[in-house]
Amino acid sequence: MSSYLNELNESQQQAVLQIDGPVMIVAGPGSGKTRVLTYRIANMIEKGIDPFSIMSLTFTNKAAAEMRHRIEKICGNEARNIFMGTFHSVFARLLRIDAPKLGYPSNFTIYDSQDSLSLIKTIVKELQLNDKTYKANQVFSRISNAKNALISPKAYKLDAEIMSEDMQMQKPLMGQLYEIYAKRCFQSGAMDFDDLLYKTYELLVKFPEVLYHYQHRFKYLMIDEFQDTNFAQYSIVKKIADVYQNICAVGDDAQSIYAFRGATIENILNFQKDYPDLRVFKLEQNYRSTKNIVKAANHLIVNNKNQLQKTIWTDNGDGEAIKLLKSSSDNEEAKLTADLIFEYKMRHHLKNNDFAILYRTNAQSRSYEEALRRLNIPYVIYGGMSFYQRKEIKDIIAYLRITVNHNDEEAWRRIINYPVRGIGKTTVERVTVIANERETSIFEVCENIYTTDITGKAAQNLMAFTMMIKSYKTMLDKQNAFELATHIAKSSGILKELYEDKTVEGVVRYENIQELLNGIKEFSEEDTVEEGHEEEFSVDRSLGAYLQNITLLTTQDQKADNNDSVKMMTIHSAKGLEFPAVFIGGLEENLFPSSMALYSREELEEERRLFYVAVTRAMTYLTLSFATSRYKFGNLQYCEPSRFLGEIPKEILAMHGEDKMKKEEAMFDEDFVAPVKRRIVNTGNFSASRPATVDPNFQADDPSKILVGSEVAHQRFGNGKVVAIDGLGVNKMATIFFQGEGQKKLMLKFAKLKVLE
DNA sequence: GTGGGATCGGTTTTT
DNA sequence: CCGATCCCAC
Repeated sequence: MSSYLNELNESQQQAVLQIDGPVMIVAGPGSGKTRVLTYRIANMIEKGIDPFSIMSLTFTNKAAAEMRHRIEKICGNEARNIFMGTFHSVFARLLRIDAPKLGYPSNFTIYDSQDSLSLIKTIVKELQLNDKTYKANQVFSRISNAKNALISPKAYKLDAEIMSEDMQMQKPLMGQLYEIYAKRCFQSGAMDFDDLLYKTYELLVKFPEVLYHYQHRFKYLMIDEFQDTNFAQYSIVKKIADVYQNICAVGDDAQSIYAFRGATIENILNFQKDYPDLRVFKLEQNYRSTKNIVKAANHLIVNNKNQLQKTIWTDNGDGEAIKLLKSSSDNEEAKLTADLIFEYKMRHHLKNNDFAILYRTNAQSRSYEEALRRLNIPYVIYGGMSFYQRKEIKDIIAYLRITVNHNDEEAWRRIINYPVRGIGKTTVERVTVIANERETSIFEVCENIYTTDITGKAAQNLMAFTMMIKSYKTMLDKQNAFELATHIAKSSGILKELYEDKTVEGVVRYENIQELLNGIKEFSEEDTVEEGHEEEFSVDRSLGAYLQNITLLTTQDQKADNNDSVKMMTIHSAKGLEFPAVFIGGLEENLFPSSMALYSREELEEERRLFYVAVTRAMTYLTLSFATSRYKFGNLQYCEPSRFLGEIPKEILAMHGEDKMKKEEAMFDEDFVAPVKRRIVNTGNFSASRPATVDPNFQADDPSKILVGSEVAHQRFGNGKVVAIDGLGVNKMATIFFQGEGQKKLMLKFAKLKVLE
């Protein structure tokens, strides 16, 4: 018996030792799940199971790498042969081998959501449909849902229920759009995120020999975060596990937070039905958090009707009370949070690394950034706009993509006239029409431009572009990806353009491109030799592999910096992580729980699970905060505290900064009265077409003296006095602060302003 | 076809 | 507030 078993409690041990047959491990937050998974695999290998036959699906690629590393320490480098990664990256690897069977090139492009949305917009436009009835986002999510439910375009159009739904929504052509979208992706040699699942399933169904191969190769399957798998994902693993039935699902229904992308708790119920002799292990002891934190979490989650029976408990001490931070605005919230971090660092000897700030929406990071910067506290933001989504990066990537896969339509569109090469909208439209008629890719049409009625300058330019891409391809075969990328950056003129741009943003963009090039270099130079008998999936250092890799990075895979810094991220991104001190911000009704999630009990319960996840990230110190008003889309709005706060028992809550709150009134003014530099001169109805005119030379000593001159404005806003005008500039949107009478202070964005010359 | 200004619209979470 | 898109003058 291996020594590491001593480190485990009884139920953990049982879960580790149960190797064969269907297993479900219900693992509460902080219950040592990763440890169990790691030891379980290590134990399997020690018992003589070939690592080569184990497939382990994790939630992030980083988690996979870490787990592999830990197993390696126990079992040696055999562990390299375990097939590990996220659903998407694992299936992308399978598809790279067998995509040709489905008519895709093996170096298929992976469309990210931006690509998908842009393609949908193009299609809607081509069909001359109203883009308000067929909003790209909605169409996309409808298609995405269909794919996640493994419904083909054909089946979609034949499904009476779906069709009647679409009719009811006044969107009868949804099926058409799905069909065309799928076709266009196919012609482009591209798969979107959902295709990676959908097409894998298709592959296994259509090619029994492929299914047979994987069924016998992967005799052992493990799925982490099972509560967040969707129907397609579950269907695939079920198929692969069908022969040996050695399938182990690990998850926690209380932490299911991805229903919006098709994850369903049904999977857990189905799992029990599909495998009647299932062994279930419950890990209920929490090793992570203080009693108070566990108590708070339990009090929250009991409000959900929809859940499996289990009780999370801990042997840890009570710990401190949970702090409740009330502020008057999001900026103040951030400021108090930063102050508190500073204080904690002093008093409890914590490092920046020990802190996490969690929030519901990415937009909330802004105020925290400012506040932390002011106190010189280093921070890292995970998620949000990622490096690879920046314009300059996407541009270069588009060149690389089209070099690898000429048919990539979205890449083509992106760069066909960037930098400007005299190919305008009309030409693009004409080529697209021809490609659609011929049911082929745009690139192919351009290659044979002489067979079309496009002539003259336009044809020449298209041809030149096509030849250029082809020359890149030849180059790629002779040189490596880094050299090609560098060549592209230079020869396309993008690098030069940015180099000459000496504005701050220009310099940043230039640096970003350098960083991208370095990244490519690193990737292509990593050792390509891997030990073991894994020829089939030998490590691929090609440009195609690189491109697929970067689109499948999860937010947690984001390059970790070695610096000691506070981590900021959405709660979704915080899954699986833990921190000594956690701050959860923006606990306001309509923000958290989100106003978008109040239509059904199910949605509200998912929000509550999200809060549950957030709370259980904390080990020792937990601070919850809300603001009584918040900037939303430029407006300052009054906010009610989140209903979730009321679900936490009062006796473990401590108000923070009582005395500070007494000054709230004063702080509010201080915070919001911006220096008034300009005076509104004209009167009348200020609107976009009739901007208010301001005197640029005006210097006010008493801001409250400035009145809105117009009667219309008075009617609209009451007899309020303007206390501040912020953000003035020629033709710039301005924000005007009113001080109402007997009302809450209110800020309104209301007019354009023009500076008097 | 290009570039800039004006206008509009979207704002949850992610692979 | 920010980005996409529309519209217009060159």
